[in-house]
Amino acid sequence: MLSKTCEYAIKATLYLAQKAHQSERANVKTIAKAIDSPDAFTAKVLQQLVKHGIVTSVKGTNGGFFIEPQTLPNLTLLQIVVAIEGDGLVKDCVLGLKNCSNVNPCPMHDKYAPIRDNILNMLQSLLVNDLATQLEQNMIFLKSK
Amino acid sequence: MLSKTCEYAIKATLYLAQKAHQSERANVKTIAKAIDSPDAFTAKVLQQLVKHGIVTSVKGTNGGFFIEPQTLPNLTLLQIVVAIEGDGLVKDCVLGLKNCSNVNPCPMHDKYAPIRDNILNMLQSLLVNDLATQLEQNMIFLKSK
DNA sequence: GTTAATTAGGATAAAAATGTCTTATTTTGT
DNA sequence: ACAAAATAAGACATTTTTATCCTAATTAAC
Repeated sequence: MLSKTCEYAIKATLYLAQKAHQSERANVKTIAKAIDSPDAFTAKVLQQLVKHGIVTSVKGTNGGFFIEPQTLPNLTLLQIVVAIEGDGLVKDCVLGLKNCSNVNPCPMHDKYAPIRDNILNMLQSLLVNDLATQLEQNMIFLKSK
Repeated sequence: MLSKTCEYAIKATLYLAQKAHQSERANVKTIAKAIDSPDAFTAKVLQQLVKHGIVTSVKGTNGGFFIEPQTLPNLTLLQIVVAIEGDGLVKDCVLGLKNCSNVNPCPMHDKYAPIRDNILNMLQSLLVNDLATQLEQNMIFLKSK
């Protein structure tokens, strides 16, 4: 469903959103530990998030990553997913047909199209900021115990 | 969403289901052309379908693949998907948490769990036999024009 | 029987995804 | 200034997925 890269991107962003509520930043090692991901690979994922303007980085001692206060309020999971793997998940035919549509449907189109819409809706409606709050309240979790 | 292997497996099975309506079989080359997939790789996918009892093969001149009349009526897309890639798509946490559940949810669980159920439902409800009929009526298609 | 057509299976190859390591650059703290 | 801590970037390595090729085995047609 989602690539590992995308899983890490979402988790890292949510972790940083939590930190943002306390106006804190975090470095790669801390993030990787918090989301149970490999350090070096997580660093690469964070680089991608920086390039897409989802997180910001600071070099040097006490450096790290953080989310700008102005980006946080409207940041959705959809923006993260699209930044990492494009919009294929919410647009492409589930059987890979180039021209699949209502008038030219693949065998799964009729039943899958609404599900794809649900996925888009879910990703649009999941606000990073809200999820960060739920994380703080231990209502949701970023890794297995 | 689905692997290429799984896409080919579904399309090949549907093509053979269509053939089954005429009590015909088809060889790799014919199938690959019909579903717009690479010959050699399609052969491997068909081998997997044979091993899982979804299709049957006949060697030698005029050999090929076909679906047994007794398997066709109740064959669903779910059986094909599970045979090829296991039940991860309809069971696993979308963020890869080992113990994600209602009491221990990942950040996407609440909104994703129903979608995952919808996917399971869709796959269970899509009968290969029905789709074959729709293919014959040109209501649905296995490849782009 | 011999030949041709076909699947089975194994080896190999190429591409993509995942992951690691090393060096350069930047920044802070001393 | 210097050392330490951190990200950036590129090279490299591993694993998985996707794809190809070759040989063996089997079957039908002649």
